[in-house]
Amino acid sequence: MSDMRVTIKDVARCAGVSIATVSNVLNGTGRVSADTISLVQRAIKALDFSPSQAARNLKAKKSRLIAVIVPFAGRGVLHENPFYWELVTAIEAGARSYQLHVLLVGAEPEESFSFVKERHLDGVIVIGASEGTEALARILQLNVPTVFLDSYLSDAALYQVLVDDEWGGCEGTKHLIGLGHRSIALLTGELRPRGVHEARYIGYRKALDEAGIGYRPNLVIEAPPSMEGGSSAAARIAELIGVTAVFATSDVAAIGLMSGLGERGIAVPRDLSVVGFDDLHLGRFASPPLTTVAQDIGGKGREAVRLLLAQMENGRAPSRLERLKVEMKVRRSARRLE
Amino acid sequence: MSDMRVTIKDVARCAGVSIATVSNVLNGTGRVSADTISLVQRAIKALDFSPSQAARNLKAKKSRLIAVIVPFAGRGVLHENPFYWELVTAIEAGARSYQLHVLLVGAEPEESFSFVKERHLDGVIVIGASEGTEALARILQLNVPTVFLDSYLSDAALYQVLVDDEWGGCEGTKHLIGLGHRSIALLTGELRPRGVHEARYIGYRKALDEAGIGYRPNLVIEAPPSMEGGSSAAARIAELIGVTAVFATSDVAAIGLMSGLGERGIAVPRDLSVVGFDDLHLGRFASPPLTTVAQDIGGKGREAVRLLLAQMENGRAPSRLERLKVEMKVRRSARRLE
DNA sequence: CTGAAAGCGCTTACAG
DNA sequence: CTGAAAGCGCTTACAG
Repeated sequence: MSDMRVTIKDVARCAGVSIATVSNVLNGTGRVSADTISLVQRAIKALDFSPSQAARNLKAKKSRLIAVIVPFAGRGVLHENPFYWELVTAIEAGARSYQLHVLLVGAEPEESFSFVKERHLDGVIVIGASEGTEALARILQLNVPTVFLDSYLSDAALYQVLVDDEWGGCEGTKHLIGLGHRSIALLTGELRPRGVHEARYIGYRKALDEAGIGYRPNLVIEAPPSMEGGSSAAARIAELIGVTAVFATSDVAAIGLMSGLGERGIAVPRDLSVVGFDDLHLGRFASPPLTTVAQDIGGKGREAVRLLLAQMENGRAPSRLERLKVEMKVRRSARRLE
Repeated sequence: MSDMRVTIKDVARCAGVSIATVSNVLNGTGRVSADTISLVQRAIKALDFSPSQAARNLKAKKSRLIAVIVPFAGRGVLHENPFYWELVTAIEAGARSYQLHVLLVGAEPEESFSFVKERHLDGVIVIGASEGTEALARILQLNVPTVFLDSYLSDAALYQVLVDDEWGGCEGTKHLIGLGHRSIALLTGELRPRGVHEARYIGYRKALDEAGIGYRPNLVIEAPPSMEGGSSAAARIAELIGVTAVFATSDVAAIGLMSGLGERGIAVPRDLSVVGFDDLHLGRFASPPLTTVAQDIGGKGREAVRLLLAQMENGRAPSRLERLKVEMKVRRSARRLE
């Protein structure tokens, strides 16, 4: 148990120089002769020295650490939603390419976020914050570079990346209309004001409008955006008479729905067409493969990191609001109505 | 931009005491009069002070930080495998309940792991390390509390948690045999010596043996443990004449396989029975719902945290090797052969 | 080009 | 019960 850490002092002693000099070669600062440099570097190698981040942080008041805060919205919605994993791994990979480490934090409602200050985090990426919540207020008070994902915050000073949810909602619905469907149900997460699902819902209504199809509130089914949610909504959807298609505002719900439908002997797309939203990797392997409004989840994560870095380095970024494009991915869960 | 951090000095000044006293009330150490305590606490509140972890770490040489290191085994295998998300979120939740934060690290092959020392990590949880690799050697050198998940390392001094893969491989196969299948293919990840897939493969052979069914190497199909892997193996599986069932050593492969089979008009379980391994949440929503050998992924994550803590606190744990049970979860992807 | 010294924000003996 | 001081391992002016 070599519990003694090798410190800069040891390196200095070993190389026969001062710790200031070691520090200078470590950071490439100051002027150091080539001979001294190689001397010090040899000592570093020999002792297998690596500088203490804790000490550096204390001086620099930086940590090369960011947090990604994922909503702890009940177990079902988080742990079992592959969407977050695709997003989080993209953020991690992006951060790593900038020598940033990422803290994964599942935020419970009562989280104080004091760790952000305590650990001197360089920034935080927040997924799915809701306007007007306590938690959001606490985050804003932190006064640290922050990027919000899928959050729809009205404050224009905030950095946000989101996708064109309304447009996507419209496209997804239009796709079904284009296939001849006129009676289209919407399977959506809770329609919170200014939430992601609401935006997609608005797109849905818009498409209906443009096509001259009357909006029927009873075709809108709210269910948690999860496989369970979709699955247990199948019963309600099945009861909707005359409906030939369902637009789900998330792939997880769509996949759950197809499963629930399958249980009841309703075949997709034969009996009912289904379109999802998100383009989870998994959708390609559903039966049938899921037609969906695709967003670039990985790109979203990378964009968040880029925006965060812009703030960390310049204090600002050219644009504070990045709205990523979405596009239809036609697979086989929606069919043309004869 | 109140960029000035509030420090213990500010609190001391505000409360009219020394910083040592503030520190003492912060940590509940030493003897402090009740009056002083409330004085200090008021100052802390008033200034919204929270102590710098960086400074504490420097003194304590601890960080209340652990890393979970996920294998960067090519994009496909990591980012798109829901298994890791279920595991990682369980680890995060477990860690959080002990006031530990978790660093998520996607390990590239050339990772030096120097960050573990640099950040004074209290411990690391490593998923899927392989015996004899460079990376493993570097991790072992770190000399920091470590728990290996799904790693099958022969060194008995190492802390590991894994599931009874061999037994599970046997059970899954027996389940199919019990349903009347005699010609059972195995869809497996690369059969590395002492790897998870090999263990499950050994179980498969054992079940065959016990049932007096001859082992046929050509029924063993290797493919990456991913949905793609499973899907593209469908062609090879379809060519296997006389085969009535497939045992896949991972749910992702099983789901991919069912998808690929679907593309070719082969219905599960009518034409072919499929059994998976892992019990991903997602399997419940496959079409048909996946019969599988279930492991408690969340329990595995929590157990890893528990073992890590035992090391951190006592330097040892009662047992170094936790082998979790698995059990058959019968759903509808495997049918009885008439 | 190199080093002595101060300081980052804490904790911890040690006096008093 | 309370405080002065040393020290954790670095970086950063500042002398020389």
